[in-house]
Amino acid sequence: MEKEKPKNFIYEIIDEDIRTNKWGGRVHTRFPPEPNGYLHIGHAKSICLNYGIARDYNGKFNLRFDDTNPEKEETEYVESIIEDVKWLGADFEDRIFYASDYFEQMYKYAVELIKKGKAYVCDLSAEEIRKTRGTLTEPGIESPYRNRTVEENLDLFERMRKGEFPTGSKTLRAKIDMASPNLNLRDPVMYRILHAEHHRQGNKWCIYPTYDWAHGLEDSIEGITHSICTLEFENHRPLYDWFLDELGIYHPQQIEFARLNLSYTVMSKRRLLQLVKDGYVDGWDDPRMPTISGLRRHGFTPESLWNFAELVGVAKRDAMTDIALLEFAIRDDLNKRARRVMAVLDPIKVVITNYEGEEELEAINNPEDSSAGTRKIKFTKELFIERADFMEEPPKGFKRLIPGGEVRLRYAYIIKCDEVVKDGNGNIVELRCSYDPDTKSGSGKSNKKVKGTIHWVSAKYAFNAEVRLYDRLFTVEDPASKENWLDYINPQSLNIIENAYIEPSLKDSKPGDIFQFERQGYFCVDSKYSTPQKLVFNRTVTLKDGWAKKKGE
RNA sequence: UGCCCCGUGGUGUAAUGGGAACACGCUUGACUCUGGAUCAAGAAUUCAAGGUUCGAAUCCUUGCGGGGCAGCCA
Repeated sequence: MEKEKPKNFIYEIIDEDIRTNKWGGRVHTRFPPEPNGYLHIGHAKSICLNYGIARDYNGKFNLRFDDTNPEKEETEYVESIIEDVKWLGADFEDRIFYASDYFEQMYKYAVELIKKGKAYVCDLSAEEIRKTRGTLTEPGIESPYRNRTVEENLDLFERMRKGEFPTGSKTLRAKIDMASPNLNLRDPVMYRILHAEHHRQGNKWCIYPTYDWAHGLEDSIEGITHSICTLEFENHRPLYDWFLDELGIYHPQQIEFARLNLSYTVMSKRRLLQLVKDGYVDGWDDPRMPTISGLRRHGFTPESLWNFAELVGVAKRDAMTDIALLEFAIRDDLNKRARRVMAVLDPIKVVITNYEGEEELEAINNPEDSSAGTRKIKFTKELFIERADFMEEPPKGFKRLIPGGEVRLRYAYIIKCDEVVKDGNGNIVELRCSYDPDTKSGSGKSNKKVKGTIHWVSAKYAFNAEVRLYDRLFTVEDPASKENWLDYINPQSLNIIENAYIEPSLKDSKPGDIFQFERQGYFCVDSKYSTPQKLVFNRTVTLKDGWAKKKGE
């Protein structure tokens, strides 16, 4: 029952809470996104944390939309978020909630606070509130409306709700302490007037609660035990506690952890939105995006993301996780499940001069999984091999085909390069080779050894497909730290190969199918552009390449 | 500069007053019909100074460094 994995500080807090019976043994977490953008891998970390806790402690997990700002929120985002959370496998059962459904209750709570003399209607403009808030080192100035009577506040607040005042003309503020060293406690705004249509409430409301006021109430109403959020809300916790304590209602515990930062990408919704809106990428689900939908289209699996979240861990210090860890997580997963196939991306024709006819050879589908079985591949006189697998003047250590040299064709024969055919410009157009009939794969007739094995496809049977090679979106580790971050977009982040040659067994592949193109990487059939007539493959991640590394020295 | 949080190999995390460990990455080797996978080995770590203690990554003090906060965003 006990997990062997090391526990992060949040698990330790929960263990302690269970030991002291703080919540009657209950554990109830939630994931509270604002529907103003698509979810990204940082959210995935949070989802895995929150759902993982509920799962590990036999607790519950809610999905709740924190939709308190009608100006930024859209139904499209709600739908994408639900899809992404489900895809990740975080099971919220029937508990999908909306903060906007609690507006009436929140209003009542606000009236209570007014009656207690703990909240007041303020006529200061946004500009005036800012000016009277003070600074980091100086206290603020109390609003001239701070001491209105309870009756007047009640009347004004009701009329705010009725729509008697224009947008921005009044606010409801908590009466706390204008001199607090924590600026969040300097009479924070609880309600603002916004004559805007809400994606779910329509025009029912023209006053909307702010995050600080609403969030604790949402957690309280749902009976959340551990309200887990990111570090930037640490300074808000005293306010979270203040509202709940003044109201004397059920009071969950807020716990903060460090958000995920990934190297060579950006994570803020603002920047992600800009990449989409300004057309730097092909939508929120562009495979180069760190969004969950982008990762899905890119070929990442939920399992790999869960494993990644586990590897990253949970702590309170700001950190930059190396994207190599994500790549490890997906390789590790796909290595076990991806069917191995052969595809030639940048072809060079090979003619086997002493071979006639054709035959079927047996190939293993996945050496890591014998249950994946084998398949037959057709060998013919004319083939394509990868252009990079032949070199006229090879550097030291090159293990592939060279003039006069031998190499094994995967699952087939050992061939020897007899002649290099070039066009008028000196470009290699064809390799004329001879094969050794005694070296057929698995025949055991020859124990000849060669240094290398290369992949190939039959020129007669291979079909054409588009292959999209992706690389990291940015050229620098931390683009968000640059003022002109858009200048660091990697111009090589997408390389489209229009006519790659793919082995025939992939002809009927469906969107989402995953494969390993031997010696090259993991690929999946694109869910957006692929058609039965013209398949499109996305490269999820390359295979580790020791040779490329050696060459790079 | 006020308040809050945080400093452990290159990166991310663990060690909760008692031999600084795990993972990724990196290096080297073995094996290999994928220069993959696998296996083996290796380099590399407690921000600093004082203090408490038989003993400090851990507790205390100070300093230094990083992050957050002055939206009617979340």
